[in-house]
Amino acid sequence: MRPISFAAEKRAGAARAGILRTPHGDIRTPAFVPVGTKAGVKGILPEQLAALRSQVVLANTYHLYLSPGEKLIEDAGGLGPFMGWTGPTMTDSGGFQVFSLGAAFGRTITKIAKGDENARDQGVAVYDEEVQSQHGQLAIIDEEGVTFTSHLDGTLHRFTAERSIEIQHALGADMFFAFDECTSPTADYEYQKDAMRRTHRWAERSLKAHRQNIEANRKQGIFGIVQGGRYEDLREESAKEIASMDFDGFGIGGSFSKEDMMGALQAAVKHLPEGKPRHFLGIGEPGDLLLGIQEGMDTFDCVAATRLGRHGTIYTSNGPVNLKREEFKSDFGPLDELVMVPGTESFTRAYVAHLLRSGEMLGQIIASMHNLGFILQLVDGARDALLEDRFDAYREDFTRRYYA
RNA sequence: GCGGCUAUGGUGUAACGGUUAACACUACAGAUUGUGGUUCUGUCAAUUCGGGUUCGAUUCCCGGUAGCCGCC
Repeated sequence: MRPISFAAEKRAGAARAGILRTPHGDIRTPAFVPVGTKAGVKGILPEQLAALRSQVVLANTYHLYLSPGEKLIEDAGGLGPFMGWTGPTMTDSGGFQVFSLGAAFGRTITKIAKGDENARDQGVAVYDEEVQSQHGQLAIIDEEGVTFTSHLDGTLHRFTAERSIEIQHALGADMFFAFDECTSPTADYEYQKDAMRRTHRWAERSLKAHRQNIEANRKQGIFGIVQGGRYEDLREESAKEIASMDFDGFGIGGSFSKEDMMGALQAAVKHLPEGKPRHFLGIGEPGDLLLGIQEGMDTFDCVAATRLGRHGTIYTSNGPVNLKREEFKSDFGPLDELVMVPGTESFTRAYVAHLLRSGEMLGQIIASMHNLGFILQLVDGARDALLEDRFDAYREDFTRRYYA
């Protein structure tokens, strides 16, 4: 009996609502997964996460390996006990940092490329040592893994698939990811293909390393990651290849420009098995979440809600709003007119704007909580809508108002 | 009252007899999608006033005004 299982309760086209069972509880999907990179969601207590109706939390292998070290978290009884979260947990493999510390380091590249930017097809061969020294990148990739310098103290470290899995076993999350490479959206077709096939080889090795550990197999499920950038043929090849391996679930990773996201997603999802959970890595923004759900994704993690909140932008039913703008100094209205988030519903925009302008951490906390609650309610609402056969209308209503 | 010192964006500082007066903060905007903790990008914004020297003065000189310090 595997520790992770998934059962769909309702389908609508590619979309589905279901139950993802884990050793620390069931997750009603679709579900949004708040990100607590270093074993803590920035500014939010575990009890508040629960009050916001978070069902599961994701932390990061790279960060926890560097500090405080996976051994210490293992000694604490694992990620959940360490951080005081009793529900299900996930860890990312550290593969994303290959991108964020490598190709994207010191540049303006983000996971999602803007459609109108000329960033496409520049074909930068980003991972050789010459470029590394040129741009001060912190990561270099080879067939076996990634060598990187710590952003904390400059010391040299190395991740391989086996090492990533070993660390994730020590962290002990219910679900974790195979080691992968998240390519830059500016990388060309040939590089994307090479990187994708390397990720497939890492997937196989990650899976093998996991299945060899009987103890871990009783408690943890491993997810394989589909790559392939924005190219649909690569996404199909990747999905077929990863789906052929004995993973407990699947992740869609990587980067693409905004307008290519749907095509890449559809190409991948059609080759994934119906009976296993699908996680959309690093997505997303409200509209992207609904599109992901529409295309059959079950879970999502994203830092946007908390990062935007810390920087002063809140989600509202009418779109994102930068509370630091002058017009909100004396706006005594609620943070949002339609969405009430438990714990923040009594605060006015003027008050939170004041806190943010004053540099009070409470402003960042309230904005982060609001955004997290907003996203969680959005995804919960999508689940209810799926169960009640009205998802399309739900998505259209939200999107029309949000992007008006 | 006398003497000395000082005067540069909203604030604190920099600079030089010679392009467009620099920097930080603030203010005003923008960005942010598997987090490199209050980040990143952009914009607005100043030589106290009046004379003089000089090809050219924010800079040198004289005076006004204001502030600070000291003395009586």
